[in-house]
Amino acid sequence: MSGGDWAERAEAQLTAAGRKRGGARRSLLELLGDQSCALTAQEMEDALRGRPGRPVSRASIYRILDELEGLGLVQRVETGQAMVRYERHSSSEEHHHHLVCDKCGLVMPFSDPGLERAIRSLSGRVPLAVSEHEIVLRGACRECAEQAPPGDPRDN
Amino acid sequence: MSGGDWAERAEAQLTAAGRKRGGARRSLLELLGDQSCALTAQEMEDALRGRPGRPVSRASIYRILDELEGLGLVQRVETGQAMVRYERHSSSEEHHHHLVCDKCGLVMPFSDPGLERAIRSLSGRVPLAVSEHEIVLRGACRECAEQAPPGDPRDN
DNA sequence: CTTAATGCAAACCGTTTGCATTTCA
DNA sequence: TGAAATGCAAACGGTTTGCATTAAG
Repeated sequence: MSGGDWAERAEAQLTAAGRKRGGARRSLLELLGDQSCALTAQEMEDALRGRPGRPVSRASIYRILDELEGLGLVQRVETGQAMVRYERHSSSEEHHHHLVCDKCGLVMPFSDPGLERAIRSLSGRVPLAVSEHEIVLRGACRECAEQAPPGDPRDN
Repeated sequence: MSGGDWAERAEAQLTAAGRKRGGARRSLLELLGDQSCALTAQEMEDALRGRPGRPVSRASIYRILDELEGLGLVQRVETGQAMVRYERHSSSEEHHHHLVCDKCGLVMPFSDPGLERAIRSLSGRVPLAVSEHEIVLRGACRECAEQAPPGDPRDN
C-alpha cells in the first residue's frame, strides 16, 4: 500500500464516518501518507508549514490524529522520548517496529518475520486478547556508536 | 535476585557513587524491591504514604528514579498510558515485558524465551548497537474481554 | 562544616479543550 | 442553513526545577 493509497483510503473512511472534508485534514493525510516512519505532532506542524498544502494548527493536528487513531488509520508509537509519535497504520506486509538511538534521538523502522512469528505464537499463551504489539530497540545508532565506542564507561 | 537483594545492591552502588543515605530514598528502594511489575510515580507516592517506612514527596520520587535510571538500577516502561512507569532493572533470568489492557489499564508482566531469542538474533542484523528492548502487547485482559466479547464493533 | 537529600511550590511543556469563526455538504 | 472543521489562546496534568531547610559523613 503506497502512501497515496493510504491517504485515499483514509479520506474514504472518514467520509463514510460522516465527516466533512477539511483542508487541514487533507494536508495532514497527505503528509502522513508520505512518511516511512513515525513523526511527532511538532514535526508534522513544521513540515506542513514548509509544504505546498497549507499550514495546520497544533490543535487541529492533535484532533485529527486522535480521530484517525480511533478509526485505526494511524497508530501511536512510544519511543521513550518526550513526545509521542504517530504513523499511518500499516498493512501487515508493511508492519514495522522501531530502533531508537538513545544519544541522538534518531528513530528508524525495522521489521523481522522471526519476531512477528514469536509474537504470534506468544499471543495465544498470555492472559490477554492481544490486538496489537509494539517493540522498541534502544541503543546507539551507527554514527553515535562511532563517537562513543563500545567499552566506554557508562555505556549502559 | 530477590527484591531485598536488589535494594541492597542499589544502596551499595549509590554509596559507591558518593551519595549519602537518605530516608526517602531508602523507603523508595524498599518499595521498588518489593514489586513484581512497574509502578507510576503516583502509585509509588500513594504506596509510601500507607507504609511502615515514610512518606516521600513527589519531587524526590522523580529525582530518585532519575538517579536510579542513570545507574541502570531501574528502567522506564512506556505502556502507552498517560504516565510513565518504572521498575527495578531485572537480571536476565527475571527479565520481562508487559501486557497492557486497553480497557481497564491493567499492566501485567510476561516473559518468553522464544521472543528473547528472536530479539537477540535480530540485534545483530539492525543498524543499531542494541542495549535494550521493550515489548508491549496491548489488548483486552480476561475480565474486560468477557464484558465486551470479540466481534464487538470498534473492536479494533 | 561541607555537601547531598528532601519538601514545597512554582515553572515547564506536550497535549487537550473552550469558544468564536470558517468551511463543507 | 446546520453540522463539522479549524485556529487561537487558555487550561490541564505529569514531570522538572529553584530554593530554603534538613541531615549524612
